[in-house]
Amino acid sequence: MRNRTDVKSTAKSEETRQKIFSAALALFLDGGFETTTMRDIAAKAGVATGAAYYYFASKDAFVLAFYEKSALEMAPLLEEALASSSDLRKRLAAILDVKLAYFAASRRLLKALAAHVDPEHPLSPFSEATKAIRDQDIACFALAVSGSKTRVAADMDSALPRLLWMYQMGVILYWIHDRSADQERTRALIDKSLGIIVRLIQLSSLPLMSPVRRQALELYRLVAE
Amino acid sequence: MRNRTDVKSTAKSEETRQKIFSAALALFLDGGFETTTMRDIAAKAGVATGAAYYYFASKDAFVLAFYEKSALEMAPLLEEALASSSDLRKRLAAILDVKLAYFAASRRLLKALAAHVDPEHPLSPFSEATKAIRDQDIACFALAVSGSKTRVAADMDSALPRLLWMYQMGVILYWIHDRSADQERTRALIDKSLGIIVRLIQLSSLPLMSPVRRQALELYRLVAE
DNA sequence: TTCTGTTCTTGAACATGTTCAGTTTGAGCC
DNA sequence: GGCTCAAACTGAACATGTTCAAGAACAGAA
Repeated sequence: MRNRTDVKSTAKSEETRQKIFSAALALFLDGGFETTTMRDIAAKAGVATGAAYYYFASKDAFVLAFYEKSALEMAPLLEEALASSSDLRKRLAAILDVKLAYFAASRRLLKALAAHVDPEHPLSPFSEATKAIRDQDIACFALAVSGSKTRVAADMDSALPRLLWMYQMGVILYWIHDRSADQERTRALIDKSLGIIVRLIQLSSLPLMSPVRRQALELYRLVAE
Repeated sequence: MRNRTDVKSTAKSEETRQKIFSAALALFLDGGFETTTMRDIAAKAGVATGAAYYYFASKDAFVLAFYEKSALEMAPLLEEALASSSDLRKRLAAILDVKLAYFAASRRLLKALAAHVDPEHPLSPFSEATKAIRDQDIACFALAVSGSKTRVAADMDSALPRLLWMYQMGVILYWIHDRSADQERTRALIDKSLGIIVRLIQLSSLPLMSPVRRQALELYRLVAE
């Protein structure tokens, strides 16, 4: 565990770390994650191979650091996006807009993150390592719901944000592999799916639907542990 | 492309191939995919490292071969399972039973297969390399539906089998990572989810539901390409 | 300034997937 | 038997993620 992310380091040290991180990102974005070598990164940063490992525990750690930086930088943008409307559909669309716009330049790198489903793998969106970001992200969806004028049944409160987060993951996954020009298919997917989802949420909150809802929630709880 | 799977080879050659394949499987099942070395495999099979590559294009190819063998061996079991009842729920449960029973001994190895979502990765269940198996598997679900007494709307015919296949993939993924004793949670998941799914299928075929169905199908077609 | 301990940095070494130029084997033919 | 050629096999070499023992740089104490 030699990752120095947590260490209060000198300005000089921080500078070196940045130099290595930037070199890594530049190479990843240019040539992809797989084809970029740790030796390449070190060379581009002007340090020895070992130096990269002094600051980043592994090659994967670069992607994790990128993910963390992204979450940090997107937080204010998301807050802003949620200020625009109280319509649930628009609020959800705004979140997705921010994410896709932010990641537009780094779709290739994101592939390295979204390639794993195994919760044991650090780079999985379901892993322990990404839990903090995930929780923060889920909180954002909770805000999207609670700040909207759409009323949601009380028993859905805890489940809905996580379900929406999973929906978002699906959209992003689709987007990453979307080969259509300008990712217009993803745009269409969002358009269609958001309508269905918002309608479902509204329907599910009718008193009439209470037994159905309970069943669905039981299933959800089983899966969500 | 040196994989010899397709070559009509001599008995001696086939024997060597088997020896290597068995060694690989034994080591994978015993120590896991990641920790097993190509050198280990070759050593256990009593050949040089290069020989393994003469018969299998890569380490991943072993898993692919295992997957193919599984599909082949399960085909008659699945056919048998589908002969037992005309109740859709029971038919689907029977398919899942066969799969989980068959894979019970090799859950660890299956992880290597189910770890990837990237359709570009050969080991992904969505890849080109696994297309044949996938199609065969989807056909099995088509049979499960068509041979049941449950009537399905005509416009769902092409989509439903693939949707059920995806459902199955979800169940298997859950099962692989299920840490509960004897995987009883997966059992509960199947129990609950099958009920919901069959009900959904029945509901969706009511004439009343036709507009909802059309919407859902539009979304499906967009995603399924 | 000199000493001391910590932080940084280096580059060689290691493990492992993969490649490949070569050697051995064996079947078919004379 | 001796020859030929393709199939089967070998093991050294390579690329790359990672480790680590050793040294350099530096901050603070004396």
